[in-house]
Parts: sequence; C-alpha cells; structure tokens
Amino acid sequence: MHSLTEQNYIQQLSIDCVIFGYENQQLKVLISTLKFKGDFQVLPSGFIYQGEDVDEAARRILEDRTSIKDTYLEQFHVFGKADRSNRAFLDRLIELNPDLVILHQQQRQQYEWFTRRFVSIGYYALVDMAKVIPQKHEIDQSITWYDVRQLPILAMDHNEIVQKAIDTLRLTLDQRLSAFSLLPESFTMKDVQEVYEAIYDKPFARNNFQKKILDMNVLERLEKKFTGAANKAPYLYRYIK
Amino acid sequence: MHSLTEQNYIQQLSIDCVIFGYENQQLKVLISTLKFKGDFQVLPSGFIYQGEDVDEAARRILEDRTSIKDTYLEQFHVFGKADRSNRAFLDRLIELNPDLVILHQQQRQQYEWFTRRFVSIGYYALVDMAKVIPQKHEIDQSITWYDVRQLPILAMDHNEIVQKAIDTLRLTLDQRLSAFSLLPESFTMKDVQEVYEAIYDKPFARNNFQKKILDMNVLERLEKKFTGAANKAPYLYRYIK
DNA sequence: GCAAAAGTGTTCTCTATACACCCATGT
DNA sequence: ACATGGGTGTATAGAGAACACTTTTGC
Repeated sequence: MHSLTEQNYIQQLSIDCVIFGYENQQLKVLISTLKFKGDFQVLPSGFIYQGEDVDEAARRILEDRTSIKDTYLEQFHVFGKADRSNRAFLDRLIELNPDLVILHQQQRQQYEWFTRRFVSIGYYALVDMAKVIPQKHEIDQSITWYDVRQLPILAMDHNEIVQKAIDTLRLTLDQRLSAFSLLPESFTMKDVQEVYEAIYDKPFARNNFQKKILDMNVLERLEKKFTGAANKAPYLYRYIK
Repeated sequence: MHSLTEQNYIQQLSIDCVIFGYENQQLKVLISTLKFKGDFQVLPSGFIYQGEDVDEAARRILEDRTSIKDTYLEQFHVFGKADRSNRAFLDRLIELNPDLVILHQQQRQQYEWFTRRFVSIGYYALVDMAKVIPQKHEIDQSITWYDVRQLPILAMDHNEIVQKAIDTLRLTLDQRLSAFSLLPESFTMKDVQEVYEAIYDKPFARNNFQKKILDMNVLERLEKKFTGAANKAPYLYRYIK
C-alpha cells in the first residue's frame, strides 16, 4: 500500500510487488503491516505516474522499500477481477479505527478514488536479503520478512498473488538463472541447493544438483571456504554473465 | 480499436487481442483496417467496463469479432511504456481525414480521454478459422486474416505485441495443449504437424512428431480419411480431455 | 508393379537420476 | 584414526533425434 493521497496517477491501476528474499533455508516475502488497528497486512504496492513506464513504477516501488536498484524484477500476472476493490478493506479499517482523521466523513470524498475497483499488475523481485534494510512507508507500522510457508492472512487477494508469483518463479527459475539474485556475491554450492530446496519445497540429490548447476556455465569457482568444521572445505562460487 | 465513445470504462487501460487462426500451412492473425483514409491497421482492441472482470472483457472483445465463445484465450503481457498513446496515431488520422465529423474541434474534447497514455493488457486467442466469420465494428472498414510472416505495419506498438504473443505461444504450446484449438473437430496427424510447423516456422520429423503427439494421450483415433489420393489413407483424430 | 504418403520399429545420443567412491578437515 | 561433509566418477533409465522398413492406396 502506497500513500492514500491521490496524485498524478493512472486511475484504478496498481502494482503489487512480491519481493522474495532468502535466509536460513527459508524463502521469504516482504510484507508490510499497516499502522492502523486490526493488523492489516499487505504486499508492497503502489501506483503508476502518468509519465512513468509501468516497469519503472515497479522498480521505484521496489527501490522505495528495499533501496535495491539493480536486481531481478518482472511482471508475472494481471489481477483483474471486477470485485477487486479496496472498499471492503477500507470499510473494515475505518470500523476498527473510528478516530482516523484522514478518513473522516468530510475528507473522505478525496479518497473516494482509492475505494474504486482496481486492476493490479503483479511483479516479483528476487533480492539479496543481506543488502536490504526494509524501508517503512508513511502508512506502514512495520515491514518485515515472512517465510512463504508461514504467511499471515493478507488483505484482499494478496495471498493468491503470492502463490501465483511462487508458481511463476518455479516455472522459470532455471531459464532465467534468477536464483543467484537471492544470494550474496559469493556462495557455496550448498547455498545454491538450499535456495532451490526452499523455492521448490523439496530435496535435491547433492551430487546431481552440483552437476546441473555447473553445467549452466555461469559460475566461477573461487577459493575454498574454511568454516572450522571437521570436514572438507567447500569452494566458493561467484555468478558471472 | 473499439468505439471511440467514452463509456463506463476503466480509464487508460485497454486490451489488445492477438487472435490466431490457421489455414493452408499458415499461422494467421486477425487484423482490423479502420474506415479512415490512410490504411490504419490495428489489433482488435477494447476497454474494460467497470463491472467486468478483465478476463471477461477480453472474452467479450474476442466474441464481438469472431462470434466464438469457448476457445483458448489467455493474457500474456502488459504493455506499459509511458509513451504508449493514441495521440500520434489520432493526430495523423485527423491530418489525413480533415472532414471527420466526430473529431471536429468542438467535439474533440469528449475524445480527449482516448488520446491519453494507455496501458494495454495483451491477450492471445487460438480459434478454428472455419468457425469464424470476422465481424466488423463501427469503426472498421474491414477485418481480415493475415499470415504472421506477412503482417502489414500496424499502428502504435501492435507489431511488437504480435511478436510477443508468438513468443509466448511457442513457449507454452505443448504445456497447454492449445494447438488443437486451431484445428476443426477432426484432423489428421499431418494437419497437427503443419500447425506446429507454421507456429515454430521450422520443419519437424514426421515419425517422431507422431510419437510425441500421441504420447500426450489427448487424441482419440477415429476412422480413416480417404482423400482419393494414391497413397495410404491417414487416420482422423479428435482432441479429448 | 509402382509411386506416394502413412504407420511403425530400431538404434543412437543426450540427459537425468541413482549409486558408489574418494578427498579434505578438525577433533 | 575417524566421523563429517564435499567433490567426482560410473551405471542405469528415459526422452528425443536419426535412420530404416513396412503398409496402404490409386493408377
């Protein structure tokens, strides 16, 4: 959810971003909790300025929340049901927050635009969580990472949007070589495997996995990583090209 | 292009339909020629009513032009460049058609909405050409099928939209089993192969192709088709499930 | 019988998976 | 030495491409 103030936006069109991160064998999604009573949780969203490409708008929304500029970002689906409206959501929000100034009766008509039916373009991003310090927006109480397997109930159809993003991610992960966007500059083969296991929610055979990834010819082998553990030190790799 | 009259539409959002058909070893696309001077050619397009799902709107636009109800139809991409506008297109149209009543200065402001920047959702459909009698709209001079390899220059970015539709079609043809939507009720294996060859613009090995298609387990073998030719009669097949 | 096109079978290759073994490391 | 986890090699099975052969049809 972006600002509730109408600006020079395209009407009734929004962008919802499913921002994926990875940590501790878990695939995570960045979720914002609004600063109203009632625990409203939503995907980072925003609108499109008149003079702005839709792709640019998505990148702006991503950058606003993560400060990440260059990373994997792609549209994956349009959500266009006629009943997609913030109306029910806002009604409930007002019910639980009767003191809310900006939504008082007299000022309410200026937010009328926001309660109309919205078509939303879904984008998903893959980011290196270590590089992200999630940025709150004016209407956020907090913005935090959630394990995709333990998502809270999100407002509107945002849970469906996340699911569709995961489906798309699974279908295109190898083609787009996008998995490495979730990892830091250098990583071990085990890290890569655990990213895959988190995304597909299933185990892979260690040796065959290594072969498959190396056969992509996009990794450069660096020095070994000595962890202090009583076993052979794994190589570090770096994504190239 | 739909009517130029503003109705109860979502603003600045449109749908462009790439309607594929197949005939004589050629993959075809339905193109409308507008009834103005200057040979303006465009994809069948339209807008979304306030109370209408985006998918419903796409289906309505498809049905309007083809009378086909149940066939393969799917969104494939959003075209959202900031400079996507009908403005240049309309300016040129007015320049070439100075006598155009509906665009006279005094009435022009009511079409102002149409010259703004538009975000367009691309849908592609696969239809059995034999079942389609292309339906002209009020602003169409004609609407006809064009071989995708010999498309005219279309207005705005419509050529790019067709190309992206073809790319998507090629990527998902087998997964979605959508090829059969281009064929009539019953067909020979050679027909199927020629559809594939038209779509991918390359030849396939006859025997391996047959095996591949039959292994999908979606075809029912019917009687033989005697053509009168001096060779073995091919079986007819029907798509099931 | 013969040409043309359809149907079917066989081989070869490549890839994916399963199984096995060896290597480095710290206690 | 040995337990632990990492790296690599080999065998097997399945999918896909290339090649070959047989069958049906009308002249």
